[in-house]
Amino acid sequence: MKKSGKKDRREDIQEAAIEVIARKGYFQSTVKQIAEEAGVSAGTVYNYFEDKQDIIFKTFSSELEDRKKVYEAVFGKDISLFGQIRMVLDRHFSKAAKQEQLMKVIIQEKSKPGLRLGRKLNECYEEGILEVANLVEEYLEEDQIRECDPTVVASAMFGAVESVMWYGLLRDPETRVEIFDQAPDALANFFWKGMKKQTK
Amino acid sequence: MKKSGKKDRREDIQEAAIEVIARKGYFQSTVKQIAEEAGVSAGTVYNYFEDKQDIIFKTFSSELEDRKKVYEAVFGKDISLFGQIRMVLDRHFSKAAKQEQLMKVIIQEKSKPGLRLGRKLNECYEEGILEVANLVEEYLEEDQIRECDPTVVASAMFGAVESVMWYGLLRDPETRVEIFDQAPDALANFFWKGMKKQTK
Amino acid sequence: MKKSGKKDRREDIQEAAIEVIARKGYFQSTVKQIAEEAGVSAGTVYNYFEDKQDIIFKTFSSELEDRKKVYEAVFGKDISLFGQIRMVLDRHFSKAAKQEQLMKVIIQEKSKPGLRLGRKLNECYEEGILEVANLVEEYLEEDQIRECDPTVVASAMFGAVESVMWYGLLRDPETRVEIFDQAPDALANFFWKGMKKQTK
Amino acid sequence: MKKSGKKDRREDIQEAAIEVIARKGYFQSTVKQIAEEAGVSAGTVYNYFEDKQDIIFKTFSSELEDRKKVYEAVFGKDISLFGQIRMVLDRHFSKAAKQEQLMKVIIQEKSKPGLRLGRKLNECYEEGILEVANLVEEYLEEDQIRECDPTVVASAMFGAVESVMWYGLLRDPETRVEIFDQAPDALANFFWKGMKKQTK
DNA sequence: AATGAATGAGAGTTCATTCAT
DNA sequence: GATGAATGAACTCTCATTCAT
Repeated sequence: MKKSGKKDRREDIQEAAIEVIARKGYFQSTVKQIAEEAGVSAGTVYNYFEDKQDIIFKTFSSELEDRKKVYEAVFGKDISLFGQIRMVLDRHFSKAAKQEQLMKVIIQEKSKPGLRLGRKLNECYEEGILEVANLVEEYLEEDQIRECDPTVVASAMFGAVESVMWYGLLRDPETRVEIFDQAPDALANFFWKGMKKQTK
Repeated sequence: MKKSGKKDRREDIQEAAIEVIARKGYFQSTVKQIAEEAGVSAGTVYNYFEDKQDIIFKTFSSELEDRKKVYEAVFGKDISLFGQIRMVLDRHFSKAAKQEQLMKVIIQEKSKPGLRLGRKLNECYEEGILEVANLVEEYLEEDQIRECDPTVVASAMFGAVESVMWYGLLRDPETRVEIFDQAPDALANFFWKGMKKQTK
Repeated sequence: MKKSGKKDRREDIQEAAIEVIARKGYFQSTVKQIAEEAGVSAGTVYNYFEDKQDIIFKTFSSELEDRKKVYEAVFGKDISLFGQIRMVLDRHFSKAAKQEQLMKVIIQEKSKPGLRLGRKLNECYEEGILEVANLVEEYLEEDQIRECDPTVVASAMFGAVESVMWYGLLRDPETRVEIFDQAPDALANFFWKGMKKQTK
Repeated sequence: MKKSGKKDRREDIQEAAIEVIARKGYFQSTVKQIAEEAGVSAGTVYNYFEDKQDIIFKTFSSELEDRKKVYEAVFGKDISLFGQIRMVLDRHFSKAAKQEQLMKVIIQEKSKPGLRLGRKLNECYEEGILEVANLVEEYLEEDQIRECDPTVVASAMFGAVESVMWYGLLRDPETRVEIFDQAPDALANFFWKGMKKQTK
C-alpha cells in the first residue's frame, strides 16, 4: 500500500506507522505491519529509525514543536483573551482535521508510562497547560476573570478540547467535519463565559 | 505482597493488577509481576481469570456499573442542573481520591483499540456523555441555557473532568488533595457559567 | 539428548552449552541449538540464565575459582619449585582430562574482546601469570635460577601448557591420554631445566 | 578512513579488516564497519572479496605462506639448533612488531571451529609444529638433546612464543618493544636449556 | 567500478498460558 | 486450589549480501 508522489521512504514509514498505530495502538502494532503498510521490508525500517519507538517519536517531536510555535505566536498577539482562545482553537481543529490519524495516536498514546513517547507527550501537555495557566493568571490579575486556580482551569480547557476532538474522531466523516467546524467557537464561548467576571 | 485481612484471592489479584498497571501501563505489565504483587504464583492468576485482560476487565466492569448507578441517582434528583453537576463531581472526585491507582489505569488505558478493555471504557465514556447530553438538552428546551450542541458540551465536560483529575494524580499527595478538594466546585461553576443563559 | 541421572536443568543446559560451543564456537552456536542439546525448549534456557553469555559465564566463573584455589594451595606448599610446577601440571592435566569440552571452550574463547566471557578469561590468565611470575622471582632472588624476566618466563610457561593441551585435545582419545599422561613430567622438566641455574 | 599512497582498494580493505577485527573480534565486526574504516562502501567490499570471511582469509593465507618460507629457509641453514631457534624467533618477533594488529587477529581467531579462517590457522599451526618436531627429532637422534616427545616439545615452544607475544601485545608500546626485544634471546635460551642434554 | 538502500533470514529474548505435581 | 517450570509463538532488531543506479 505504497503512498504515491515524491515523498521519501522515511515519510512513507512514518505515515504508515501512524496509520497502523491509530488503528491498533502502539503496543499492538508490529514493526512488520508498519513496514508492510509502508510497502517496504521490516529491515528497511531500521535504516531510517533507531527502533520502534523512534518511528513515531520523531514525528511527534517535530509535530509538537510546530504546534508550540503556532500557539506561542497567537498568545503573543495583542488581542482579547477570548480572541486568543478562539484563534488557537481554530488552528488546532483545522490542523487536526487534516491529520486525523496522527491526532488519534497522540490522544491514545499520551501518558503511557515507561515510554519515551508517552513521556514526551505528557511533557508537552504539561508545558501547554502551564503556558495557558500563565495567560489566565495575567487576566486574573487584571481582574477580567473570576477567581479561580489558573492551572486547574487551564487543565480543564485542555481536557475539554481533547475530548471533543476524540469525540469527533470517532464519528463518521461528515459528522466529524460538522463538529470540528463548530467546536472552536462553541468551546471558546464555553471557556470564556465560564471564567469571565460576571458583568454585573 | 499484599496480605489484607479477609479479602479473597480474586480481589488481591485485582488490586495488585491495578497497582502494577497504574505504574507501568497494561502492555508493559506482566502477569508475573501482578502475581508477585498479589503474593501468589503466576499460575494461580489463571484459576480466577480467563486471561490477562480479564483481570482488570472485571474490575472495570463492576466499577463502571457502580458509578453509573451513582450518577443516574443524582440525575434523577429534582434539583437544579448546577446542583446536579456539583453533586456528581463531588462524588466523582471523592471516590477517585480513594482509588487513585484505579483512576490512573482508567485514564491511561481508555481508548486502546483492539482491547476488550479499551473498548469497554470507551463505550462507558460515550454512554456517560450521552446521558449528560440528554440532561443538557432538557435544560436547553426549558431555555435555561444558551444555545449549544449538547453532545459537544457534554464531551467537553467529561474531558475537563478527566484532565483535572489526571493533573491531580500526577502531583504529590498534598497538592492532589487540594486540587481534588476544590475541583468539584471550581468545575461546576466553570461549566455552569459557561453554558447558562446570560441573565442580564 | 538428555543427560541421565539426577542433575538439575541448570546443569543440563550448561553442559549442553559447553558441548555445542566446543564444537562450533560461541558465536556460531545458537541458544536454540544449546536448548535442543539439553533437551529443553529455547524459552527454558531463559528461566535459568540471564542471557546467552550467562550460560557459560557462570560455568567458567566457578570453574576458574576452583582452579585458582587448587593452584594457590600448591604454591603454598613447602616443596621445591620443580615439585610445585610438577604438582600443578599434574592436577591441571588430570582435571582437564575429565573436562575436555570445557577446556576446548576455554582455550577457544579466551581473549575475545567485547565479551564478558573473554575478558574474564583473560583476566584469570593474567592473574595466573602474575602469580607464577612472583614465584619465579622468589627463586630468582634466592639465586636458584638463571637471570630472566619472570613475567616473560611465566607467560611462556602458560602458553606452553595451553598449547600442549590443545594439541592433545585435537588428537584421538588414546593419543590424548598418552599426551596428557606424560605432559606434566615432560613440561615440568622442560621448564625447570630451562630456567634453573647451570650447576657448574 | 585510511588513505595511503598507492595501495589498491583490495589492500585498503584488508588492512581495515585487520584493524577492526583486532579491536572487536571477527564475529563482532561488521562488513560495514570494515568498509567505513577502509573508506569505501559496503558494496565495494564485495567487488574484491567473496564474502566476509574471505577478506581476512586471503590476508592470512599469503601471510602464512610468507612465514613458512622464512622459517623453512632458516631450518635449512647449517647452523646449530640453538642458532636456528634464535634466528626464527628473531625474525618472528621483529616481523610481529610491525604487524601488531595482524598478530592479534591471528592469535584471537585461531582455532575457531566452523570457520575457514580458524581451520586454516589451525592447520598452519599444526604444520609448523610438525616441522619443528622433525627438527627436534633429528637432534634427538644425534643425541644432542635429552629424551622427549618431539611433538610435545614443539607444541610447547609454539605456545610459549604465542603467549609471550600476546602478553606483549596487551602492554603499552614501550613495554611491548622491550618485551619483543628480549623475547627471542630469552625464549631461545629457555627452550635450548630446557631440552639439551646435560653436559655434566 | 562504486554505491548504499533494500532485503530477509535468522538471532536473542519475552511472556501469556498450560499442566504435572 | 496452588504452584512455577516448561513451553513456543511472536517480537524486535541485526547484518551479510544483492543489485539498480
